[in-house]
Amino acid sequence: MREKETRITIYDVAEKAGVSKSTVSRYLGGRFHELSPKTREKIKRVIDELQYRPNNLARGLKGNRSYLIGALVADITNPYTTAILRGAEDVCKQHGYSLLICNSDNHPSKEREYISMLQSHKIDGLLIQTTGGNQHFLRDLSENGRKPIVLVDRKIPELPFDTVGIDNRQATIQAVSYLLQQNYRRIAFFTEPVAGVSPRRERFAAFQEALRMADPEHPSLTDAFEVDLANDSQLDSLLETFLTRTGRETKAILAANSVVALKIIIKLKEKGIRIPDDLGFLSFDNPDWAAAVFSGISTIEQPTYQIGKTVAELILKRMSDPQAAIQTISYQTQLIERASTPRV
Amino acid sequence: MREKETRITIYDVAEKAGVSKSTVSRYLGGRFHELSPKTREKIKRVIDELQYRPNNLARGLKGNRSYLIGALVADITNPYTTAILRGAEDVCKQHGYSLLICNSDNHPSKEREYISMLQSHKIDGLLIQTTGGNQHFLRDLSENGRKPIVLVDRKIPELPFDTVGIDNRQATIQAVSYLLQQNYRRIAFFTEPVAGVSPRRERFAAFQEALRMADPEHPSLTDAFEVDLANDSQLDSLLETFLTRTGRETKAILAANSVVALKIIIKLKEKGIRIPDDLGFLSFDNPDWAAAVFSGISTIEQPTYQIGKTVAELILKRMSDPQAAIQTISYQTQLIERASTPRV
DNA sequence: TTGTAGGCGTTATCAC
DNA sequence: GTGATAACGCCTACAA
Repeated sequence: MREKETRITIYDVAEKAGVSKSTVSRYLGGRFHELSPKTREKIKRVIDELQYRPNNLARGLKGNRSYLIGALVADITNPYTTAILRGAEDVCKQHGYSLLICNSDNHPSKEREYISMLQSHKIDGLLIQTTGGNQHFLRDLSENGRKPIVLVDRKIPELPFDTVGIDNRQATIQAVSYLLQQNYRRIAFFTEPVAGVSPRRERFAAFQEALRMADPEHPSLTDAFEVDLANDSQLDSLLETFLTRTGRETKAILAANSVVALKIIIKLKEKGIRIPDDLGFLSFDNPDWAAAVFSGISTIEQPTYQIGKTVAELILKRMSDPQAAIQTISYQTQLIERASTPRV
Repeated sequence: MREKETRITIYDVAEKAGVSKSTVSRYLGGRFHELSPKTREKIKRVIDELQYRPNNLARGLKGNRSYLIGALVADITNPYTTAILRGAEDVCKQHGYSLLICNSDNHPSKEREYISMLQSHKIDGLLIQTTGGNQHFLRDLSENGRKPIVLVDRKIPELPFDTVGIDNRQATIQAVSYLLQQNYRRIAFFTEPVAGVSPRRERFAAFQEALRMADPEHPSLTDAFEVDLANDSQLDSLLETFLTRTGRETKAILAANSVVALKIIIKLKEKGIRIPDDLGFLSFDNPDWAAAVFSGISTIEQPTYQIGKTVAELILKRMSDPQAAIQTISYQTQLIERASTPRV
């Protein structure tokens, strides 16, 4: 017994305005110079009255475009990620696009499922922080689907895609040099499992490189740890290892991202270890809690919002010019000094 | 000189499998019992070979559905929000839906623009944490568009929509009672501007109600403050007001959400005010930094992930049964005691 | 069990 | 400047 559904179509507008669908379509397409002022005015009025909204599905079917941009990220719950999405969204909105956001959860299989789903939706472009496990599918989407793909944060050199992120090597070297310069003798690097994730790999390698630059046999060359964040006791024992191993030497921890940093900090609190009295601390990313923990945690800030904007801009640009040269944009990071890394 | 685009359609599958489009369509629709095992097998093979993905736009155009669910939130950058989205996404994915996420930024005008955009995309349902300023448009979307709308977090009693959130009155009363019981004489309540936002309004009112329950003339009845987070000096002076006004009485702050809480905490750090030595502290939400600040901040936890799941489930349910009775689901909160609220 | 013939709401290509 | 008409890819009667 449900009422009839009222869908207003271009036809309704045409009829009420006393013109043909084509004419209305011209209006919708913004081709005003092809219309007489009179009809243009009339159509405008009718659209308002009827509250008509063009159907994107129909538009997309015809033009093979959806006005949708996919955003496939590892974890929407990570503040780093949301800042990027915010930037991307603002740009997209300005250009009439919406964002289809999906979480791969760092699982290649989930990522693959979503790629497939996004393909079904005929997304016009894809922003992806990839697990690295679906190169074949991405290549296919790009080549056969002819959809612009832009990688954020994580690179895949073999793939011919625009990429936006930071210079992880440089940022890490800057971080380590800074800690060294602040006179910390031992430095531990904590990261999530490096696996195939490029920023992690690059930061890990650069950590050792920076140490070697200072001293080819630097004792902390063995102080790089990969932690599984789901495994609480592992982090505990790794931390313990570092602390006992280094005895009374001056020491600091460099966390590869803010999630790792927070886990470690909570553990330190539990253990009664104080920052910076007992231990220096520096973290990648610049989460908003950094100023609130201990007397402030020093961080390496990425221009996340800007990164998101740039990604979206690259997608849009490549949509209009598929042949444009492929580029990798690396933003500079900024070291924000707070109380966690005093000179010792 | 671009290569021809390869779009694989149902027609290609049909041809290669030696059957008609309808037959393939039946396969896609999962109506296997209408197919002979042989053709079924053949179609399956061809689909795999061709890597065929049905076009959602075409599907949607015919069936007037998009397999898209809109999520219109105030701020995707807020951890409370992302936890909810995460829950909603997981449910949606399971049922073949994707999430179109948009930020209203708490601006009714932006919200309206997005509602319109989402309508164009023919979303099959809407999850909304509303600014409260677009009742007319929402009603229209619901009535004429016949799309299920579920409100999260923020209620609008006048609108006939399912709603999911917490019992703000009860949670606030519990919070205040707890602080009173811990022997704090003065309690300040800090919230973002109440305006038309229901949880803020409810918490604000319940704060005073709880105080009155304890003492009809409780001195803190005037200690409820609305702060504009963009205005740093305002927060500063409000804080100062409270601290001087209360002199040496025992006191605590109740923050209406984690964003306000963090701002206040950073201010306190700047001022050298310690928690809990100088001041007790309790916050709504349970951000992951709560355990890392001072010796831990007590919080009122909402089951955010569960809330998100429930919202999505309600949307799906109402899609299949539009006549189902409208319900409001209020989850219970949990008070998590940490070191910031000792008995004084 | 399978095939044929529309039609969903748009845009693009012709005419007029 | 405007109006028919044919797609776009899929689904759903209705036939066979």
